[in-house]
Amino acid sequence: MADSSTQGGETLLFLTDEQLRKGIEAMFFAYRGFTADPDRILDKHGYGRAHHRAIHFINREPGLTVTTLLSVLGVTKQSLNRVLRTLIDDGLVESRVGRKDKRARHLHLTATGEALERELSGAQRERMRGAYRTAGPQAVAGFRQVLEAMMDPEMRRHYQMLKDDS
Amino acid sequence: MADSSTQGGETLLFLTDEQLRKGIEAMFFAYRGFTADPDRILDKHGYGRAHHRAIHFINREPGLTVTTLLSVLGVTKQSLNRVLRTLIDDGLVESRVGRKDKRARHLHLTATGEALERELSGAQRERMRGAYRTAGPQAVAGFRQVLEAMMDPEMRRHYQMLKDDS
DNA sequence: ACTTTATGTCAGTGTTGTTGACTTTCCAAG
DNA sequence: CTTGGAAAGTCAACAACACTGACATAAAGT
Repeated sequence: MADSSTQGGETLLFLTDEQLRKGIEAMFFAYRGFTADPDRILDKHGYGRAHHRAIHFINREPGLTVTTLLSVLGVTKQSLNRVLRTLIDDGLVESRVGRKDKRARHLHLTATGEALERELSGAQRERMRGAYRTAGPQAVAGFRQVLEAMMDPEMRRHYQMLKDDS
Repeated sequence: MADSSTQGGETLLFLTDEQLRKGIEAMFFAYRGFTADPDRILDKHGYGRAHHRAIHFINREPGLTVTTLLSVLGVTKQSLNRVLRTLIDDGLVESRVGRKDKRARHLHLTATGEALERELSGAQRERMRGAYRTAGPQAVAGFRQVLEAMMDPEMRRHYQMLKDDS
């Protein structure tokens, strides 16, 4: 199972248990770095990671409905509602009743919300940019390929839904 | 800032804000997949992600002290202690008083603890193996490079401390 | 009219993080 | 040898954020 046989001439050394464990720990440690900078900013403002996620996806797709956001975030509506409630009360997010379907609430960032979004994504992009620059374009391509393969199919759908701009 | 200039003949298109955002979301969605399988198993046993992390690192380095584990996990000792307490009480982890320094506790997995460790890491490796296989060895190398560059220096130290076996 | 969908709320619970206060143990300076 | 501080670990209380379950309201859809 953890052998290093070959197949079709291609070595499979990269599939050993040791290599996989190394990848697992890389995910763990890197994710901590990934969230560290936004966490500091959020803390200053009295918000948590859940607020960041909501803000991020509302910014990505302004006007999305609560249900859509729910399926992207993969949490319960009760959990999301708590977060959304504070963001709306604090004037960072606006909830507009749908014109065609009046049940639906379409979410938008206010100017204040957009400001926080920029602060958060700026910090996170800075970290990502450093990592990308260090690793180089080819490594980045591999990085994205492996992560995409790691996703659950439904999450991959949400991921691929983004325009790629490449 | 989001331009696509060139430098030394190498294109920097991969550093655009769009590309960075795509990377950020890849991390978010992939991490969910990464933890999904162990989470299901942990739930069956009545444990959480924190228990998994403790078990993982105790297995990686049997006999490590609480303080060492603390610095690897990056949480407070009080938080770790609660998790460790249940694992010890349930007979998955053994805490041995140090011989030279009697303040220190050295942590080991029991047979039961090792069984759960195998169950958890087996599931997680299976996911990782699938992703690795899909993406290929070159992508895996890039994946690891970018993640390593993304870590905080102290976390990178812990990461690199592992034998690589490549 | 009846059912389903979209949203929101209330109450209760569990995991995991935090701070603060405390005990035990070790070591080193007087 | 004692005393005082540092290190290791524990206990208690609290906060964030996830969960389930029950229920309410309004708007679509059939």
